Amino acid sequence: MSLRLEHLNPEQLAAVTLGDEHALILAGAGSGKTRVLTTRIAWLIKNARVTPGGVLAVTFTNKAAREMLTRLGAMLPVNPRGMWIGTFHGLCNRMLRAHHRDAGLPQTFQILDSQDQLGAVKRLVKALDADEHRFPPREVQYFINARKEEGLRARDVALTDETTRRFADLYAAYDEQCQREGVVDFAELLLRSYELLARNELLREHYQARFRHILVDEFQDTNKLQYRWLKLLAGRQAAVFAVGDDDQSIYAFRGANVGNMADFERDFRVQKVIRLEQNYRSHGNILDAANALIANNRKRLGKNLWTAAGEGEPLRVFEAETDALEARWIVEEVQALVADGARRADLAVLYRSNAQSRVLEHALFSAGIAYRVYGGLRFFERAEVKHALAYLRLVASSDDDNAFLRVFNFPPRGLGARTLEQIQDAAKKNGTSLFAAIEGKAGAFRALIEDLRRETAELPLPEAIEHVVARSGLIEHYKNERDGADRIENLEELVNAAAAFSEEERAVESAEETDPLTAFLTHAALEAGEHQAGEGQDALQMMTVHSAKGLEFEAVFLTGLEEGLFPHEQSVAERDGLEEERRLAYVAITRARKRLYLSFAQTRMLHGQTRYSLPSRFLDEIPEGLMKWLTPRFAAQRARQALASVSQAWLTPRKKAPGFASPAAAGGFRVGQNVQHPKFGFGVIVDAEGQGNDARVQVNFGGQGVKWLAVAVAKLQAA
DNA sequence: TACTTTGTCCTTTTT
DNA sequence: GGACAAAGTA
Repeated sequence: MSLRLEHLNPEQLAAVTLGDEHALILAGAGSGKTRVLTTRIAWLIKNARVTPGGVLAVTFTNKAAREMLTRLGAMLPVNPRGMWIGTFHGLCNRMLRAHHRDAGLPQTFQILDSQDQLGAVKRLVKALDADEHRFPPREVQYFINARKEEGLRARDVALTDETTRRFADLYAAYDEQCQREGVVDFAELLLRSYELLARNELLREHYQARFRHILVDEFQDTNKLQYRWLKLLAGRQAAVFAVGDDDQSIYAFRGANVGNMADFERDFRVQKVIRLEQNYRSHGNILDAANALIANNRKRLGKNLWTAAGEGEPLRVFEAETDALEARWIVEEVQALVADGARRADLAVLYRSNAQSRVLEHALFSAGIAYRVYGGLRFFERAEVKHALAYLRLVASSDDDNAFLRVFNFPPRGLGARTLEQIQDAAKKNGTSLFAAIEGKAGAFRALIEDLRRETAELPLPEAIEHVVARSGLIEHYKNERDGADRIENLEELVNAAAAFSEEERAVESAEETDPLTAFLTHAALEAGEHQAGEGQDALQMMTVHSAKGLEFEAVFLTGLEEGLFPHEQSVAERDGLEEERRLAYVAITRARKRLYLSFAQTRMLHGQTRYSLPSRFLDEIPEGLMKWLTPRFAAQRARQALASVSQAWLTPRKKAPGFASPAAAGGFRVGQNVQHPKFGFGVIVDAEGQGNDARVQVNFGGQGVKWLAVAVAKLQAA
């Protein structure tokens, strides 16, 4: 067992061998962050500065947590299971299970994923007769989660106006509902755990005394509540080792607060700030491009990556006329790379939003290239799996109304809206769960669940699940359905998943005393599972830029580099939105080891409409000398401009038919046309409405934004 | 009651 | 283009 400290660079070594003090490690992309983190833990334990039980390490993804455990297992002779290593949610869950009574929760509390949570909110909004248009469930859900992530309960919300008051009321009612049903959403896991520590001095002191070293991965992605949770847990005794990269903060939209890095330095009086700037992943040109791009951001702690690997190839830039042609080009390029001996799994196609994947998939599928799309529906989120889980949840905890409603009449058993209404009335009147309020016709359903509970009580988990799946009638139901075969296969897979969910895995996520079924349900909620089989297949990797964070590939295609898409139009309006988009682009670029392709299309089908866009401003922010244009620089765009000025002669104003989305003309201009404005410069018309003096056109001016202009007033010229 | 059709809405990113 | 809900039909 060697820690191989001699392979670390001086900064890495300094970080790994730091004493028992707080430290902030600014770890650039590809700088060996995970290695430093795990080696640090191993070093602490080896040098007897701490016992395995005295370490708490927290990550954002299950994958990162698993990787850390695996690496530690290879470095240390001790079983790393005793260590508290996991995601924020996983660790909070563990704590809440262990102290469920103090936390005011039933031992078998169930965890709501976002889908379940939305369902719960919808139910609530309906039950309270709130206006669904004024209080869209999605917004209510967002409101609740945002407040929880700020550490605020409904009673703590500042009632600035009537609408906020109503939202706060809904929040309060939602929490009551959850409490009644014995369920907990993601944000609640954290808030509950935080409140438990804050309120219960004994418990707090216990954990503060226990954890001597707290290590945090992806610190830039922590939200305010997570930061407070860490602070509380650290107390005065623990040394906090925070690793992060402000340039890779891409989750501000869901509450991540980069400011935590500065707060940490101040609050903890951090003496040691270590920068890891040597990059072991990418060639020089790729890094230079990333550095140049990110230099356009103002709010940075400052860092410049360098590599000893040599400059490598230039970045290859491709301009396509349409999204379909962009996809076709990617197919050809991938085929060429594979012909040259590249593994498909070493190639990645990245995009800003999931909607972009369809065209790409279509082209890849037609060409017979094996590919794998990350994101999308995951295993535990599939309808049939959720149904099976709902039965299991009712078996584990019958107060779970969400689960009840999901399978009450599924598969159909003749229980309709009227029966349900009766039960809901009875439940409301007696203040019980729906299950407890079952009456009349639905008695058979209650009997079914109770039978299942009895019959599975003594069975090992996989067999219990197999039994429930069979007896619930799900299999039978899907047999009669047209494409039910896949669903049945997934139900069988669920049994396998339960078998694979072994003793040791269980110990990571839950307190040891939790029963196997609840532990498995928790696992299903906290780790939605990869959605496709074929993990080991040599397939082209496709994913959003967000999901690519932390990964690396030999060659990367960064696609859809268009204004409005990347940077996304909705982000431009957000505070610091553009800087976040740029960080996103930075993350994308730094995924590539040897080769990076950048591509964009002039027109793209999005949401069933053709969109016309300008090349992304991010292309302008990369030094020309690092790039090699595969198409003449902005050639197609120029050709189109020429065409536009020629066609100008015969263009006549045309009334925009309602719902007619293709090029419509207004005041002599038409959608797709290139124009020039004295103040905003060059742009593309993306939409038009009205006629004559009322004609207005929406113009995408790239860096200057997207604007609606009255043709009669604005000094627009065809460009 | 169960299934199909129609209509309306949205549409960034995800632990 | 898709998800979901309301309305319509067997």
